[in-house]
Amino acid sequence: MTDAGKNTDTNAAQVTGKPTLKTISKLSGLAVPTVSRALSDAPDISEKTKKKIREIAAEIGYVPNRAGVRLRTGKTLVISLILAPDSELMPHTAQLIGSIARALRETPYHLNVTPYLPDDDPMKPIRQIVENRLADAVILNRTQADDPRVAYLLEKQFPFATHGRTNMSDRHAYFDYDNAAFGDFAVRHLAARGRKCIALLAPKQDQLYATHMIEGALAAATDCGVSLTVLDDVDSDARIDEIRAAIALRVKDNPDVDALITASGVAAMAAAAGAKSAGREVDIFGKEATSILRFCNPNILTLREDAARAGAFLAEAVVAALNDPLGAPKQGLQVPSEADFNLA
Amino acid sequence: MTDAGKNTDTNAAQVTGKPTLKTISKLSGLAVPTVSRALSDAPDISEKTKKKIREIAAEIGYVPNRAGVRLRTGKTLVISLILAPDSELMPHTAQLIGSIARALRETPYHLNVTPYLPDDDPMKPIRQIVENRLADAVILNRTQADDPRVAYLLEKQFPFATHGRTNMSDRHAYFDYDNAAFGDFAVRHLAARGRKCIALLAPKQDQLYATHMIEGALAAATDCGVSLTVLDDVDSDARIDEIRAAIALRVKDNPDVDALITASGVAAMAAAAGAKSAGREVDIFGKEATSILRFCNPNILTLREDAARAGAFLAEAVVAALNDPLGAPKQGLQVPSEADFNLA
DNA sequence: TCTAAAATCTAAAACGTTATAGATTTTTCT
DNA sequence: AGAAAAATCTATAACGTTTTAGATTTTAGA
Repeated sequence: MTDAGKNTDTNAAQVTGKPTLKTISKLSGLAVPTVSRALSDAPDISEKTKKKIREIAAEIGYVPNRAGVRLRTGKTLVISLILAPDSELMPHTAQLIGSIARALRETPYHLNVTPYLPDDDPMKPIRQIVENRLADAVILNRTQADDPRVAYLLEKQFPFATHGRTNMSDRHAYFDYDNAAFGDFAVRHLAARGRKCIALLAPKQDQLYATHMIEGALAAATDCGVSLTVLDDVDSDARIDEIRAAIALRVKDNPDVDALITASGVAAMAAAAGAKSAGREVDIFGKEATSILRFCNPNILTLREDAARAGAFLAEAVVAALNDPLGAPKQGLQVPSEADFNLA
Repeated sequence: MTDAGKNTDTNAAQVTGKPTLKTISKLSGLAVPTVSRALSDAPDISEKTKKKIREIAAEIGYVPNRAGVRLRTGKTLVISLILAPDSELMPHTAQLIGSIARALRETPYHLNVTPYLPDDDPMKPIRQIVENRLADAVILNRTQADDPRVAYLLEKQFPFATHGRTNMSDRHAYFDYDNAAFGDFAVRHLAARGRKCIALLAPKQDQLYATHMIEGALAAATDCGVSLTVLDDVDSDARIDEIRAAIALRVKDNPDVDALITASGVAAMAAAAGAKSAGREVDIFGKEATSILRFCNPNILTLREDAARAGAFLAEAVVAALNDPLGAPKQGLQVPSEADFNLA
């Protein structure tokens, strides 16, 4: 084997600084492109060479320079999570962040969090990312049925995944909680506890998750022979005190109501306080990300929504979309299980 | 002015794709480096030229390609927030994330969140970032008095800022809550309510924030003529149920205790539940990031800790450190005010 | 054994930016 | 007016990577 040492004069000379392809090139006596192609497992490099180069790379701890890759390929190796404005739902969001970043550890991608102000145009960060190529893909956090961001991303053919379904769900990757199953579960459980007149708290805005929840709850109510009222004029994004006041009013208006179902832990807290301030004794059934709320108000029945699972799934889905842009988008649903249930 | 049109043949031809320095060069008839230097306000470019180039840049919406900058300068334009393992303190963390990212909007930097698993070596993400230059600076979230990460960053001379002081605080940028003032405030308020025997819940580990809290509380207790016991054997990072059980025990052991001070909202919840389960009626004074905890347990006295302010400060501090590596590190303290106080 | 094909490698160029040194023009001074 | 100094601009190179086309070597075919 006399193919070594014909590159530069001072062969395998100074190996200072961060190792690059050039470093490996000198060390191996092979040209830089050869090294590059070997490391990316190209078909026109012999197995012997590949092995040798991989060994050297491992030994000197070579890691590709992201700027170089990015400049050449246009890929940023960044996935951006677009955050809805701060809210009391943040524990949920925090779980999401952690689990996405964790899942991306196994991939070449990094997580980049892009929040936007409540008074900002929700489209702004998205447009910035797409136009200036700040990321290779995005993950949207709280999508609406008819989300303009989703429409934009679909039009631009920019890879993305959403947390929550939309009207365009068949065309994009998503992970969603099975709110129909949640509604079903909650109603059946409350009925089994002897409740007869259940109210369901739905947001004023036309949200898909609410539609699903109502769907499941209604079917179960019919099946169990209990009554179900949908209270659909409470702004669930309002401050917690306002939600409480609104609920106190609704409960007063509906004297027969003996149980309340809410979609979020915050709403559940507000509902409990609202019912109490109305002097009524009703069961509350809510959904929560952490167990704090239930800890501080043990009278609330809860199903735990595992945001960590959502994050892991979304990370995988978005990476899959990047690896195979033409493949079918990954779609997942978290079905509530008995194990997630916290008995009052 | 005949200095235009002497560059390439088809002057100002196709302006397709993302605009680059080359685009502006063609449009202006000036060389690429001239354009670059003009935009960075170099002294050897005439005002007239600068104006012209700036106008063209604005018109075609030029934004520098990050990969190019990064490759050339070695700057990543990324600031990384290292996240402590998920915990029930996450609402606080979430506020931090949002406010940092928001503050960085005004700068060329972007926020990048790097969490690490509970079973991970806390040094790992830091080392990765420093060695592979994944960011230009980092922000550490929950520093300990003798934090090895801080020591490492100081040694490597890598720019950073911390949320919480350390033993090396004089040498780095930080933002901290004034826990001495918090201890003082809490004791005085409880004393004014007629409490005589106050217990302070401190973590088992040697944490600076606890030291400060105890300091402030002790001085105030002496001043007010009330007694203060430090319960320093509760693991404040434990699960909330364990904290509750531990507190129930401590309260039983100290029958005179009529008030409890805790550092976090979670601990306050646990303390309230623990005291209740011990059949005791004590005032609880805690600190919290959101208002949820106090909402669901109105019997807890709280001071609001504004993580948003911390985030904004840390972002500024770290950018200042990047702009002037030799300048004095920015250091800030949030002093609790009456406005942050939630009356029970 | 000679040629064609296959296998394996390399040279050159490019992505967009900025630092360095040098070139050109304009101004200033005597 | 001529030379020196200052002001303003440009050419070249480099950061680290990958793609393209072409060069070289090896193998296969007859």
